Amino acid sequence: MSSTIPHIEAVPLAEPTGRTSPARDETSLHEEILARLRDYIVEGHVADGGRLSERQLCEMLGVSRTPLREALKVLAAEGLVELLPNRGARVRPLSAADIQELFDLMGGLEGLAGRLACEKISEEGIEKIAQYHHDMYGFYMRQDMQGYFRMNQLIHRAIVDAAANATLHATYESLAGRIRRVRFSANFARKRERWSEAMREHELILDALRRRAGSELSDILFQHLRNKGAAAIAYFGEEQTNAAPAPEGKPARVD
Amino acid sequence: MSSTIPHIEAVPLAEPTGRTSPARDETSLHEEILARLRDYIVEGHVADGGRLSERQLCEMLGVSRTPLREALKVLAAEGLVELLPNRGARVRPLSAADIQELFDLMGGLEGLAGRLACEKISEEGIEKIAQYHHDMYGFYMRQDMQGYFRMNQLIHRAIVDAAANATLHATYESLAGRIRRVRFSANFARKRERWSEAMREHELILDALRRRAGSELSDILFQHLRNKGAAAIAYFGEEQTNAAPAPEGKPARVD
DNA sequence: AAGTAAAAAATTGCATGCAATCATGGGTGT
DNA sequence: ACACCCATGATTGCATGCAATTTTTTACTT
Repeated sequence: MSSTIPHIEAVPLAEPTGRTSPARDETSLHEEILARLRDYIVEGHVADGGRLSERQLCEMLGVSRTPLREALKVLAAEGLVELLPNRGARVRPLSAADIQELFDLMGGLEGLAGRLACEKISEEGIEKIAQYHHDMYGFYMRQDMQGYFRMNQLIHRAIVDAAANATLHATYESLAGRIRRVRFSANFARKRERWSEAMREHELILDALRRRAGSELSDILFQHLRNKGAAAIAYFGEEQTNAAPAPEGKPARVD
Repeated sequence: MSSTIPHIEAVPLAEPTGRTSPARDETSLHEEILARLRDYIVEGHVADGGRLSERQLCEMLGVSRTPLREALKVLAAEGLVELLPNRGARVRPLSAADIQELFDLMGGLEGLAGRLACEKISEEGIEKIAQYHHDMYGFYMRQDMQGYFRMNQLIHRAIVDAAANATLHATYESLAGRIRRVRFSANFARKRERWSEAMREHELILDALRRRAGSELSDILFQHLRNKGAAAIAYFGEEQTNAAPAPEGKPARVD
């Protein structure tokens, strides 16, 4: 039962003795632990509500308990981890309601990003997104979900980047990580109609962006995320009931 | 020069020996340290960029360095504190650009809150906000800024609460704390016209809420926050240049 | 006297230690 | 057999210790 942490190799972050290596240290040890732990959790290597033993994680990362615990507190504050008093850390389980909240919030943030992007983006920026959109449409026509998802993500990130607001960006990324932990196999295989609907929404997004209609784009993006969330929740419900013991496949994400 | 931490008394959080007090402990020590440190910083007791010495804070809170450092890392992740490698913690300074970003983001979140509130708020909830609004108008007529600000805050919080989204609420509060640290004396004393403009905006807010016009309310709230931010930045600029050495008065907040 | 170099003091970063708490298993009683 | 209780081991929470810095002080040179 101690095999809950398979996927990450045990390369120590710090030299066996002394402090952080003097030469090759780009980022602080704290940042490094934080990043690796966050990845470890976001990648979904631990089940929902799964225990995060300090000793195990220490061995995995090759550090002592003090910096590890600091990282856990940060992740708990971020909402990825749950800290039970005297009973250790667990991966914070996400209920359907939590997921709905997260999608709504992401919708608000993307809506804001779209609004700001309309004010700030350059014509070249718009053309780049138009190019992504065009490529995405190609994947859609060829029914290539992998490619579609990749371009889709590029578009959404480009909009958030174009908002040119670092605080928004950081908040967005944090929430995205929390959601990403739940892999929705709700790809479009079974929901062909949602796929075409999403594609139509993206037409509206590009159109509003081209017209720099911020308020309108904000509405569209919010609704787009909400629909995405609804599809995710629908699948999530199915998955919960079907309850495949270890859904370890490589499921795509919703939209 | 060691008198940078005046305003908080040195009541230890933990008993001199052993762990947390067994009887009266409601929240964990970590939460307690976090809350007190956050307050300490948000209340503005330390200057922008001011040093946060571990030893001083330990004495102030009556805990050892380990839990204190955990709290500092969390606050750093929240953006309230800046951690310089080997050089300790400082209060993260806010540039005018940072403030603008924060207000834009708050605008996005309040806009989202308004949109969600339109879907979820009860008629009684609307009437309560209408009551606040009415009271606020009274204070406005009597030129009572204190009272006006109080009601104003109640309204904004009520909208966020009505959105009934805990994740949104937490994100909002965190950002609000970061902004609150900067006390804008930009009360309406010198900007009478902004005051009346803000009052008009609030009329629109209440009206849109009553009609449950979510998208419209979202726009209005975003613009309201943006105007608020512009006023704050305008004052912030003045203050920066005037540079009163220790603006220790009890300035009100903008809008 | 101003600037620089070296030494001393203070501070940070992490590992370890110890008490308190939680988890587990075996035994007893009904 | 089932429930309850206590002993044992594992784990968490915090304090402390020590090496690697940084900062301050002191001494010295030009």
